[in-house]
Amino acid sequence: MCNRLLNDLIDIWQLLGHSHNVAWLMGKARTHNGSSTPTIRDVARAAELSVASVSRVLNRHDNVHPETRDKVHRAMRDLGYVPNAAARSLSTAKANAIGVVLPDLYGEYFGELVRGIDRAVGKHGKLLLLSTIHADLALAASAMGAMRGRTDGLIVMAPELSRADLDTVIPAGMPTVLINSPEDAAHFNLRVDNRAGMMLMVRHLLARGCRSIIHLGGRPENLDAAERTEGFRMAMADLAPDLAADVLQGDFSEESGERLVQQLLSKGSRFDAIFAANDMMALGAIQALKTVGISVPDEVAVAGFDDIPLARHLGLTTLAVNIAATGAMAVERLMIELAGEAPAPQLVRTSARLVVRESTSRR
Amino acid sequence: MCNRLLNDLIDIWQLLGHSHNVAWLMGKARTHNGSSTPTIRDVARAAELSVASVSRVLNRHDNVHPETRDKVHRAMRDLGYVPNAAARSLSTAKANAIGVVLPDLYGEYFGELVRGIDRAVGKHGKLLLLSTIHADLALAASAMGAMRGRTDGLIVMAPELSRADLDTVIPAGMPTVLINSPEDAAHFNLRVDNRAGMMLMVRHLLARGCRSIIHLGGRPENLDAAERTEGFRMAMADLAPDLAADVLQGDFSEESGERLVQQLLSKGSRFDAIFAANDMMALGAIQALKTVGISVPDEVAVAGFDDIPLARHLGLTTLAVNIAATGAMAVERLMIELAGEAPAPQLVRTSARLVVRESTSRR
DNA sequence: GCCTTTTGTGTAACCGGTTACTTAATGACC
DNA sequence: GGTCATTAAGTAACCGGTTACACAAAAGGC
Repeated sequence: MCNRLLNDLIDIWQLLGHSHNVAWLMGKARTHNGSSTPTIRDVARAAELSVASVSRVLNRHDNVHPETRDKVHRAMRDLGYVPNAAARSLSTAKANAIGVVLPDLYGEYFGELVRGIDRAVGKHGKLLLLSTIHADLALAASAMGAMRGRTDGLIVMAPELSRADLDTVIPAGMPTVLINSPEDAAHFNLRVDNRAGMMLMVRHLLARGCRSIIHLGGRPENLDAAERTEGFRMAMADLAPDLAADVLQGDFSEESGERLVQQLLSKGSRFDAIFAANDMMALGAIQALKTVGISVPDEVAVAGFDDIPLARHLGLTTLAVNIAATGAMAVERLMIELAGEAPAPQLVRTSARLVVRESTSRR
Repeated sequence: MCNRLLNDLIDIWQLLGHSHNVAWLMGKARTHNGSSTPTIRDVARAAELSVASVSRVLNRHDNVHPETRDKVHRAMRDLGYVPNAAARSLSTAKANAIGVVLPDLYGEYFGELVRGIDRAVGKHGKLLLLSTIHADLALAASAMGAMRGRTDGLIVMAPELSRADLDTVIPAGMPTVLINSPEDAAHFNLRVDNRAGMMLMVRHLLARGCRSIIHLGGRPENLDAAERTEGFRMAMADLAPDLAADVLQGDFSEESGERLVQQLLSKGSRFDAIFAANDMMALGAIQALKTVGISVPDEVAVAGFDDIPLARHLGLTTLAVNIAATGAMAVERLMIELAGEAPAPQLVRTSARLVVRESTSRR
């Protein structure tokens, strides 16, 4: 009846050309009938209470009469009311979600990291906003900008951005934790201790008797790739200064590992170990060796970096990073910052553990 | 100067005890100075324009004078302005993000699905809100409720929820696409054609000469697991009615596959093929067989389902589902629904492709 | 019984954008 | 020169919550 009245009024005004009033009234009419999703005001009306009381029930304030609480609950159930998160975020300036920005990662790394972050975020009762960036600065900026208002904090993994770019791209005042990104005085940064890891593996390969080790590196723009290559050179210089430290450049993809080894073989190079900068390239290398009938590990030892799930199944010797745990750790640190207890930002290195499997076992 | 005035006023009012006015004024003062993140009104003030003009520039309307546009851009840059997504969502009723709700999946399935969805969502310039559920109905409801106002649509994968529960849990009026979930008249549903897949594999195993095939099933509450087990029984009844169709129940985990085969072996059962309901269990089975020195495929053929990346590396015969593509397809369908062109909801079955590898190659 | 707390509820001003409608200014045309 | 169309910019009312403050009623203290 109320709506009928309103609609008549709308018709009249429409005839008179008062389109502004019409739009306004139609908005009112809409919230009155059930066609649109109900708002807190609809609940208040149904429960014959004010919006303040409904809001207090929603937020579990304790100064609400039990009877009132029941009335509100009944009204919410009847209307199928679900609060609007955008409105809530706007008025409280809290989004109850955290944003994750990372590159479209190779292989299983992506899934493992997202899984680790997601679990930790869920444990804190928050949602996860995911955005992948593709090495484009402008896109990275817009991705992080899009998080403004929807997230309370950010976890950023940008191994291919420069330190300066990172600074311009992270919105000012947004609590942010970095993973495997350039060092930055303003933010906590979680990095793998690549150099120490490389040292461990080189020592292992030398101990196993390898004399000509070839390192398959990632693209030098990638921070971890660069550190690993440098770590390889340092380790070789330290532990076996008389041996050559050969480095070839790939791009972390399985295909590049396979291609590089094929090239080596076709050139007739001699080598007894391949140490790739990540597991995917190591798997590619094994593939190439197997194809031409070279035995791993008897003729050539192969090692990787990361310890993705595949590595265990394929018996690949590698450096274990525990990717999921890294993600979870970043979340925990971010939560601390959000709680206001902000210890000085710092660079934390997580150590890589040497995992010896068949691909480098002694003959 | 303006702020100085305001602050004096605040002091006076504070003395007088008008705390309400003080709070209000302090809010005003805050937006005037640079301590807080700038709003559109700050930009308007800096550019000496109205908020409407700033908004028009932001949204690339064409009825803005070029000079005005420049002034706004300059002011935004100077202030480091980033629009607040919550406010924008609230007033436009568009969130420019889509929500994904899925269980904490086994193995690589999770990562692949998220990757596929994320890529497709990014292609449409939207963000991805991720929430994992853990078979708890109330939590599932709250997870989906939390999406209200933050997302324009939902992609839900709930293979362990009943049809009725699903209906109560999906917020009314929210465009939703289902993946591997119970059938539901109201929503588009993307499912794997499990039965046809099982038929393909059983035919392959029989053709290879297997005579006693054992199926390792998942938990029957899981929709796909149930269909696969049923499909196995049907295929066996169809293609080899004289042979036994043995079924053991696992839970999709690698460990359960290993355990089931160990039990079989310790009981002294005879069999020449293991057909697991997913790849992870198949890998567990291979592990168990290898440990006791049974050759795969010479003595026992092993097959799985899903074709996770691991399967290719380990030479596991399986049924390829293309998980990432499924996720992308769900996104595309959701986009169509969001564009308003809403074809009738329907159940679409994606077929599984038989991929024969070493684990079932002829001896 | 009167005054002071306590408790519960309502009112209305925010949060930071968008946009319908209005108005001012400029140009076009007779 | 006056009228009408066009363009550019401004005003203010929304979106749907939260919450400070006001206020009424009930409870407690003397």
